Amino acid sequence: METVAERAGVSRALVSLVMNNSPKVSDSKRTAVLEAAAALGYLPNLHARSLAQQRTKTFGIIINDIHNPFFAEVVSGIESAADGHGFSVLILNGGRDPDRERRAVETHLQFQVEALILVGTRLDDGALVRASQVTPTVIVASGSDHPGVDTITANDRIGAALAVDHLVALGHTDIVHLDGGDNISSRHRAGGFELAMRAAGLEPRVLRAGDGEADAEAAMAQLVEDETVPTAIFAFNDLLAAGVLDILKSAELSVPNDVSVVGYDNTFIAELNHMSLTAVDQPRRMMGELAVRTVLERIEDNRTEPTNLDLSPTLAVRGSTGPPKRDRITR
Amino acid sequence: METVAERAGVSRALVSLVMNNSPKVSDSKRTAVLEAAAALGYLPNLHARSLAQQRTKTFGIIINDIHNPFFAEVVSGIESAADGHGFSVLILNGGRDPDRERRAVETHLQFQVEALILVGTRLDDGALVRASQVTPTVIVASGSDHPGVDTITANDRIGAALAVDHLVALGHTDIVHLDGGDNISSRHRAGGFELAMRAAGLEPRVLRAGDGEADAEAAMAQLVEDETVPTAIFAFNDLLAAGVLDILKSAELSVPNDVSVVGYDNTFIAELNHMSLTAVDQPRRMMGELAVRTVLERIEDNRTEPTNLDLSPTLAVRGSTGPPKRDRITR
DNA sequence: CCATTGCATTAGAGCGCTCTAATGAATACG
DNA sequence: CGTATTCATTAGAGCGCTCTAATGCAATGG
Repeated sequence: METVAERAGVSRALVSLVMNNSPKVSDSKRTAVLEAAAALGYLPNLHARSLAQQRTKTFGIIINDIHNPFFAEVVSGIESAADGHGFSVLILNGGRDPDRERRAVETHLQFQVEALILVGTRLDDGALVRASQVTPTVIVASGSDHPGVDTITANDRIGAALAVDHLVALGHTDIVHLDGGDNISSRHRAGGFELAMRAAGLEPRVLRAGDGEADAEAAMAQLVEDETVPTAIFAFNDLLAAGVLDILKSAELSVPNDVSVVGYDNTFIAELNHMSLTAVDQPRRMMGELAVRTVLERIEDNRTEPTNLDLSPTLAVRGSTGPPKRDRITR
Repeated sequence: METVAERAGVSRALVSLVMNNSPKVSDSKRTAVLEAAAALGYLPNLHARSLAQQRTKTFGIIINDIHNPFFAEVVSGIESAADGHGFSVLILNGGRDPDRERRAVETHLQFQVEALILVGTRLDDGALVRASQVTPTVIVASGSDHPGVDTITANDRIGAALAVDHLVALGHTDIVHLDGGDNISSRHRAGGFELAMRAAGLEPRVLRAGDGEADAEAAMAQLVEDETVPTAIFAFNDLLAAGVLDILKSAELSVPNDVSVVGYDNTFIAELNHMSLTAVDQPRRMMGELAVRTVLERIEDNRTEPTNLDLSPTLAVRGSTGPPKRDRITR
């Protein structure tokens, strides 16, 4: 900076003003400084700036699993919203590991980020509350059972109801839900499934499965063996649904003729023509954008009461669902 | 820090030593400082540290597309290797946009990262060379035609040959390659395909396609209409292969009985049972790890000559390939 | 018992920037 | 013509930390 100032024949302070494009710099000096900077390849040191300015204009994102395309889209939403408000975004990968996430929180805090956006976090409530006391913190897309911390979610119960209602409207009465094992979302979706089924006057059947393709196997094997394959299956997520599709194929049951299948998340997998999976869709980008808005309210409008935004999912109807076969309708 | 020092009854300098766990601190003072720090919730300010220390122990990653699972795994490799050497990793998303990538480079430089790792970059050579003059820079997984810049690649020609050899060994003689449109990898894979075919005494057929599922349609439509569907298809990547599978299905051609299909990248999609796609696999994690090693050589062993590591891909054989039908073997 | 060594500890400068308050020049006004 | 007003410019302190060199103190040895 010193060097740039000398070369442009001005003071350090003036260089600073130019770099922050302050309006109160004469055009002549401005171009002189800009030229000198370009000639010297000068780039301001962000650490020094942050230190002097006592702010970073930066959000810290922790993404639970960088491999998960669902999270990727949330991050896109965050990035564009942050960008629109002049904030940068630092991404740290949680790697599905609460411990690593804890370290990531610490790193972000050391970086003096102005807010923490936790996407699909697995952090325990204690850690979450602690973080939220240090800096504005918002949790995106991982349950809503964190008291006092801002959250952005898409309602799993409504999502499940969407799936059920779609199937019921098609004429299905025998619907099985394969759940996602032991996590908040899974409990909510299963709960929503049961509620919606009962509301339609139907008996819910829920089978324990998991969140991976392979988890479909055990649950499905049972159905096939017992010859209690329903006319429709609602899976915890797209991956599980992919497993279901596969097993139905090997059992020589056609989709959607013999069995309809609904997934959840509407990822990329659901979209593959080969799958053409009807799936519940969460407004991922929107969730990211709202996360930014939520923390901005804390930073700029200094809101203090916690906010819990719960959005409504939608249903993407594709080829994996259709009316049940006549001869399989029991009542 | 001041406050911590006071509370622990020591000097600021001593607190600094403790925070960097220097060995020359007495146990008594160390615990005193640690306790004070914990009680006050003190976290060192990374900006101040970086400024004073004149180093950041941080690598800047730019990932071309955060949605691409291929890149995600490379990043995992980078992260774990960096971690093993005491380096942190800052991720910026290029968003498939060269302009945004350019800004990301600048941001990283302003953050004084000690090296730049560009994963699947779309930056032009000029920008790359400029970056590499400012800080150690390595390009991972995007062609190898960048002169003077360190690169880590997996050889596309070998990959293509792997696919061809596998199909030839199964007895195929009529093999079509659907290329990936206009990019470096595509050219290399197509080139490798032609070479390997000729080496096997076969006539290569290459059709222009693209890198998305939808791109398969046009190319495949032509084959189906002309009734020149080969006994095997080698697609530029898994996504394109997914499109091929889909179209074969609607043309009522069975895989692998009527047609064998080979993909590239061995992503997640290939692994889906429903797809069960034979695919060329690039050593993604390894590529990430080698990227770290490459920049470390520049930082710590101050290497100056450029390095170009070209790894060998492997083939993951699955259900989408098999021997050709007897009656379709022409010679 | 004093000089010497070794080690834990500290004072204070400096990292690159921004910001406040002061300076100086130029314009406007009575 | 002198004073007030405005505006571009600058000096210099300070952001929170680390690092060098200096200090003080205890232990060692002749």
